[in-house]
Amino acid sequence: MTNLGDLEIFARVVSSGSMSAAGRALGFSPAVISKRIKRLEDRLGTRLLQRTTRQISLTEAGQGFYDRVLGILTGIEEAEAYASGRSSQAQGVLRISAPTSFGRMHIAPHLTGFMKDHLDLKLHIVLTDDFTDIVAEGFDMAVRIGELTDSSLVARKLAPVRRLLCASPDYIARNGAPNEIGDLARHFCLPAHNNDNWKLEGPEGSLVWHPEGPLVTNSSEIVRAAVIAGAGIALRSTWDIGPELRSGQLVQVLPQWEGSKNLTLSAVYPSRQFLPAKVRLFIDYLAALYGPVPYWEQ
Amino acid sequence: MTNLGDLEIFARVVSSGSMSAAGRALGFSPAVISKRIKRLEDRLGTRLLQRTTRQISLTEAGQGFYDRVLGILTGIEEAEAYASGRSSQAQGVLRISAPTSFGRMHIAPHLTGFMKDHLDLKLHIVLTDDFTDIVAEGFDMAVRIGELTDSSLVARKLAPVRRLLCASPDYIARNGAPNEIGDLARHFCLPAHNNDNWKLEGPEGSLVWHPEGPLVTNSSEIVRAAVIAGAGIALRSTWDIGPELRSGQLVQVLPQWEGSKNLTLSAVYPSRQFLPAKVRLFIDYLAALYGPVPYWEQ
DNA sequence: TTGAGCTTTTCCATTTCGGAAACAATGGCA
DNA sequence: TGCCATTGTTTCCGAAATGGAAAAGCTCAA
Repeated sequence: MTNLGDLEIFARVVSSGSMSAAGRALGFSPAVISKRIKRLEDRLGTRLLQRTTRQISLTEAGQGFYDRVLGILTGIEEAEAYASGRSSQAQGVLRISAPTSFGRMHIAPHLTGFMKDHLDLKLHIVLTDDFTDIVAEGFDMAVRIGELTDSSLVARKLAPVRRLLCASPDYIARNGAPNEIGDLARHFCLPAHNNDNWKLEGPEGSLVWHPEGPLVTNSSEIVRAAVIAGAGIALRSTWDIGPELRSGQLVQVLPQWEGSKNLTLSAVYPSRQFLPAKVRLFIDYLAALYGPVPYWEQ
Repeated sequence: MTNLGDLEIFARVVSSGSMSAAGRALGFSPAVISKRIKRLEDRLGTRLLQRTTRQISLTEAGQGFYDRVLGILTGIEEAEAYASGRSSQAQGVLRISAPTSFGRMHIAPHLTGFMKDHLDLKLHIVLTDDFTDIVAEGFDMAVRIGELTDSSLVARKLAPVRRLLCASPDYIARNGAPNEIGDLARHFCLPAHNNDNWKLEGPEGSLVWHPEGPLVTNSSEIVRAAVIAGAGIALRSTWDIGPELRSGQLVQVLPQWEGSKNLTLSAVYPSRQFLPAKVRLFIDYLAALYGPVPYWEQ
């Protein structure tokens, strides 16, 4: 019969990329790790890890097995938390992946509020703009901005995402404001990294504009700084430049045009029959925080 | 760290209702079962089973834990089957719950066709008209006829369900055929057990008729036999009386009226990230068998 | 009241498990 | 190119766990 420890060890070996490292993390000698991986492979009749003495890689069977094992382990964690009566109470470690800018501006400031209600919970937050495979990377959930797709994940909408064209008053004073969409051709535009093309919706329907400008970067933080500094016109989300619009550091241009509306801010997590309390609570917290009309829209 | 054997033992104790029985089933002495249940409870800090020396019942925590453990165990089974390369091949035991009549008429005859393609698979089929909790009862899937509801289960539609009013020619000869819906009041009607009221849809909209007749039973098999024997008018599904309609043993009455159409034949299974191959294959088999227009409708 | 059948405890034999050490293999670095 | 630190594997041994038999305590039904 399968030993659960073998699965934990296997998962740790994969996530740490080495048997020795897994052994150190779990408090076992390398010998034990090696033996139990071998035993697991023998029982399954398959090689899970392709190993040289210096590095380890997953076989195809190993990859699929690993994805499943992660689900099983968190399932067990959740079942034990439930039975231990800590079901409605968050406990353990909550691993979250979130976009860098949004995470810094609209998650980080609210974390303390969540943590003080859940003292037994540790948060691991990774900010990245890569669309990581949350199940393979071992995340409990991710906050994402994008179109809702993704097969095996459940998405819960947190807020709509509005994107506006904007520039600094300074820039407008120097270059004038565009009156119609074609005027953009005579302006400095600041494309952001993963949407080189601007999908815009206006009174006359939708349109794709290819922005051209002096600055190309993969960092939306740099675009943000550049537009505030008066470098040109950018298409920015309201959550990103809401305060600047209110304070007058930025003004909207071509207000009849907005970014295409099929973007949403959502929380995604692996589909599971029983969602761990920590995940449910955190998503509820975010949803309540942003509400139907997020504070950055008001 | 949790021992997987403890979970298997716990699940078996619950499903068999006794520690001794679980021990016999798993090949352990009663002493071992007792010790490991105790260990599990100690680790969780909760009592899972309320026990007297003669019988065992689940505590609330135990019930929730049991539901989760079942998911975990089948998850492990699936993960191992995947890694063993038997992923696309059905293997193990497939436990199915199905309605009695439908199961006898439209599942049982086709089982051999499925089994000969999957020699490593054993089938456990339980026919019952109770809406059992498939996850708690340890079923992999169920075939159901009804309105699509149910929260945590995934339903896949297999076929629409049409229900017609019918009677034997013999009965019609003796009693005449009803011409309009109100005529039913002067006829013998045969209600079936779980739909005492007939929800009908006709040209003038829908209607609920309360059938009155000399025979009341909870067995749809008896209703079926009765209507064929000429005891009255019944509302039967086409999958039930299709052959009799074709052979002339039964004729449709009030053809402008049919049973309400929001009934479907569907396969339901617990929502899981990785569906076991055996379940997927069997559902595919049934779906292909019945097709968009089931053979009993043709 | 009795007895069958259940759970639990105790003690013992057996198996399994983990670690240290020795060994083999690889890749980085001088 | 050659050295060496690091890594995975194997072997052997002590320690811990597991499973079983027997006995005890209990409950329900006849």
